[in-house]
Amino acid sequence: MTILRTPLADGSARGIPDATVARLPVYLRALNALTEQGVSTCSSNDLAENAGVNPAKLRKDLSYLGSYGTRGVGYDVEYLRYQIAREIGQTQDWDVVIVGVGNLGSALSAYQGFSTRGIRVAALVDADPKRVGTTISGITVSSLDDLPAIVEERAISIGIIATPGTAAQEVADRLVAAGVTSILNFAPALVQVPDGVDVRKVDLSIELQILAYHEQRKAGNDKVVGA
Amino acid sequence: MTILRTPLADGSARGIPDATVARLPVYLRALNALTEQGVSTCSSNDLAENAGVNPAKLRKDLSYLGSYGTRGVGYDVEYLRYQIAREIGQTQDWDVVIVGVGNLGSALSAYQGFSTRGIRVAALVDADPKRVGTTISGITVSSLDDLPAIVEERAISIGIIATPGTAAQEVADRLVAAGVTSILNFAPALVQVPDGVDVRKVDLSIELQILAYHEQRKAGNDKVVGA
DNA sequence: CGGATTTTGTTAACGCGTTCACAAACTCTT
DNA sequence: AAGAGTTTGTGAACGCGTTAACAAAATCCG
Ligand SMILES: NC(=O)c1ccc[n+]([C@@H]2O[C@H](COP(=O)([O-])OP(=O)(O)OC[C@H]3O[C@@H](n4cnc5c(N)ncnc54)[C@H](O)[C@@H]3O)[C@@H](O)[C@H]2O)c1
Ligand SMILES: NC(=O)c1ccc[n+]([C@@H]2O[C@H](COP(=O)([O-])OP(=O)(O)OC[C@H]3O[C@@H](n4cnc5c(N)ncnc54)[C@H](O)[C@@H]3O)[C@@H](O)[C@H]2O)c1
Repeated sequence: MTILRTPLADGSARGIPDATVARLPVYLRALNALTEQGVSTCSSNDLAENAGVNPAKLRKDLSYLGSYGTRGVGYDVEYLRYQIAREIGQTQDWDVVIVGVGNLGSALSAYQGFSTRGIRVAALVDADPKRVGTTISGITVSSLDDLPAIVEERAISIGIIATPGTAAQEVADRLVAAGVTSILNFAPALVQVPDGVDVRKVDLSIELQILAYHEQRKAGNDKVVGA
Repeated sequence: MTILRTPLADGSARGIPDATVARLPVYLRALNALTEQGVSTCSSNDLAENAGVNPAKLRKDLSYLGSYGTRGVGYDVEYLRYQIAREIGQTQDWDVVIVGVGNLGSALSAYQGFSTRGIRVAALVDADPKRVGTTISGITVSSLDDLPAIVEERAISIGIIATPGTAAQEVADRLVAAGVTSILNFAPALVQVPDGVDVRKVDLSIELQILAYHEQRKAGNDKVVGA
């Protein structure tokens, strides 16, 4: 009974696959683009093309959320947009703290694109006394010691590490101690965190190294497969 | 005959799985760390721990490259480091061009960490006349019109898009026309490229949105599905 | 030398994600 | 109202990546 819209009968955790979660923001952006074009209804083909994915994959992904389309018709753009936004928590804004406001941290602080995705840079923290107290993109840089107070006061659950790799583990420890339970790590270092804390790592060097690998393979195409 | 070290008997393309390619740079860094610690030999367990992966996965990955370990002993750190570096093309430096030197492009230009990974930022390009001619991190910013000459002269095969999303497709077209065959795209936009050109996309907003999704799930554990 | 020990390289099972293909459900037309 | 046309939602097949398990190969030691 009371099976409102939970795929799982027991009503508890209905896990959406990681791969799907990673694509939902892409669909959201595609839906926004359609709205701007004045489109109010779309088929899975339309949306899939805008999002750059296979239509079957799109429908499969959406099926994890529920059944928000109409057979023979398609999806109501605005309705679907809202449902996805609700599912991934974009009906509210998420405050994040950036630790380390060097080159990368400053660029992230200045980025306007986060706000339309439900992300708000709420605080900046740095260990360098010369940076503490300065203002970057309208936010005053705080000391690392103030981290617990900041996290508590603004109810921050997401932290970004943009310090050198050598400081990454210490910063992660302090973030966790302060109450942060999700971390985006830009430093080229492995960080250990307790259970219940999520860590995602972005390594821009590796992205380029992967491209370089493929370039090397392309360059080696002078190989003739003949006998 | 002459089966020197190619797993495939016919000696032609031996494809290393994408997932493995993406981890090879991680192993490389772990090996460098071990070298700095004065370690000259290590087991798959040691290395796997340093790299943050399952030992079985590590051995499986390395097996795609060849058989560079010694049973009962382990791997020679320096030898394995060289073999991986050669495999992913890190015995040479790869010149890259960054298009769009705003906040993010400037941060990337200033990053010292690329050089130790075989990546060299060789040129900066921007469409804004006010930026062209200025010097960022020791490199003079060129005009978009000079892209073909730059790519040709420096034999650049990798380009980075750090422009607004609206310009991404046009920049990609120009990069490809200039001869670039690998693109790292930071703009939140889909870019279409011809066959033979690789594109990787880094979307920092999505990384944060994924974390926000999991945060919401953690927070939403008080959900009662009752009637 | 031979057996115990260590550790690799590889095979096989498993799980997750992608894709196909189609019945179910809706609209439109006559 | 019935049949033709659309499009969704999903079951099933497939492929890729991960993990466990083990035989093969090396060292160590008595
Ligand atoms: N800049 C890039 O484009 C780029 C690219 C790839 C990776 N990264 C990585 O991102 C991280 C930041 O890069 P960056 O170029 O901005 O470096 P940066 O040196 O410009 O800035 C680092 C900042 O961290 C601060 N810091 C140092 N230790 C700290 C600590 N314990 N607590 C708080 N703050 C501390 C420093 O004061 C400084 O402001 C590095 O790990 C780098 O490897 C950067
Ligand atoms: N800054 C960040 O932290 C951040 C985070 C996530 C994503 N991004 C994305 O990265 C890209 C760059 O971000 P940013 O903050 O550096 O933007 P920015 O506005 O600071 O810089 C953009 C630069 O691109 C140049 N440009 C514009 N059109 C161009 C064209 N056709 N050819 C060449 N250059 C052109 C501009 O002159 C400017 O210098 C954007 O797509 C943004 O969405 C940035």
